[in-house]
Amino acid sequence: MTVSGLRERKKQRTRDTLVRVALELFTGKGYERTTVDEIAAAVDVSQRTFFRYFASKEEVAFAVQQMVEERFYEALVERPAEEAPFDAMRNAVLSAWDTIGEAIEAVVPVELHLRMFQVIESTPALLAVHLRRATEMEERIARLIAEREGLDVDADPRPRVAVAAFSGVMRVTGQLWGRGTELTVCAMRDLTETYLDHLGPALASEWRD
Amino acid sequence: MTVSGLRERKKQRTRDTLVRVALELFTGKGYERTTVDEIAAAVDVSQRTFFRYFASKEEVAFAVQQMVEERFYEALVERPAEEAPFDAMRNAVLSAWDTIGEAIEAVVPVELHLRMFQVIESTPALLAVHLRRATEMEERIARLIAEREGLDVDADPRPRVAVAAFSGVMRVTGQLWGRGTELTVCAMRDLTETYLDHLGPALASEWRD
DNA sequence: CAGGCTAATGACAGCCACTGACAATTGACA
DNA sequence: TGTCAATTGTCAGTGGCTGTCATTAGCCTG
Repeated sequence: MTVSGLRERKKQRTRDTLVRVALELFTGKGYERTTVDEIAAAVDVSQRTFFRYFASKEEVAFAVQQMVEERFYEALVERPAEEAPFDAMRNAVLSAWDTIGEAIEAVVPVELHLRMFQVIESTPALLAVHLRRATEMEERIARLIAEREGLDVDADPRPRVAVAAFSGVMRVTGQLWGRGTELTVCAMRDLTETYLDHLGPALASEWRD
Repeated sequence: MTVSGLRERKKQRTRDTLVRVALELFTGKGYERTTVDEIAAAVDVSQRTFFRYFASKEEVAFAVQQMVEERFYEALVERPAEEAPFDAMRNAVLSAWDTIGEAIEAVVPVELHLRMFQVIESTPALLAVHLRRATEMEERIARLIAEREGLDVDADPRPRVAVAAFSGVMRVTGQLWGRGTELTVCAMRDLTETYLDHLGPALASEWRD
């Protein structure tokens, strides 16, 4: 995991500091009103160095998010083969939510990450990037699902369609959570569960109970 | 529709020319390799004037797309009330596809718009904006669906969930179409139809036939 | 049709994200 | 310790975008 060598450790420390400071500034005074120069100055590195760690100002905003997504993917890989595709995805998110906390805390306070999520949802430029990243993850998941079921992603529409529907719901819950007032991991988890359970009924031809 | 007055007509003409020239440059040499200065110079206006017509370089890329989306929304408004929500959306896209051609041609050649769509799908910065715009439209649609069914969007999850699933599928078809070789409105229409029909089966718990 | 009003434009200066190039520094390792 | 390579800082430059102000050009009234 951790590589020995002063050089590597120093680099990791600089990176982590950049992420933490950036998130503090973004959540504190807003993404757009924070300049890269400010972040670099606060960490005491040159602006050029910032761009050697992160390809763009946006990228640093998603550093923690990245970890969380990887966690979900791994959870999905580990779902038993007998679970139906949609159930596997559903269970993977829910179980990932339960163990994500510590992983985040290793880099930044969980509360900071949650507030950053809100900033992402409410900042047009970041929201756009967030959605694009989500589609990249979708493609990975679709391939994984297809593999699980022994199908060809490009021949059978079902893997991509199932994933698209699933992550569409995930996106809606993310939005609603961001707008709401219960900014806890727990609230997020419950909202996710509720909305996923409504997907079947929502596609039914008759909505009247 | 059209406002008399030399001033208004001149403005409309400048705007249309900016859109057409921009799309030609974007599709010809790529979005990133085209500068705003180039577009402005080609239309013989100052860069400052370009930014008085479009808030950003991205915005001009979506000018035609905007029209198409509005067309779909109107088609949805006109669906009969007895159609189930999901069917209404499905029929609205399909019927919109049939009449969109002429509307586009009024501004730019349809072929140019189709190639621009491909550029959007394959340019990360544009894809991100495209997805964000899509979610804004989703919100509008969810409200419309809720109204149709006499529901409260914020109380009942089904409108947003149904729309999310629907537009997730639409997004996938858009991607696949862009990657494919059949760059015609017709191919797009058929692909859309096929994939929408697979949504039900994709959510089923058993994929084996 | 003269002259005043206002919308539209151009010219200019400046901010910020980002990049290439080169020199200076600093771990790593023989 | 000295050499090598990775990391960093500096600087100059590009491109997207904005504020400001003077100029131009359609419009409208008398």
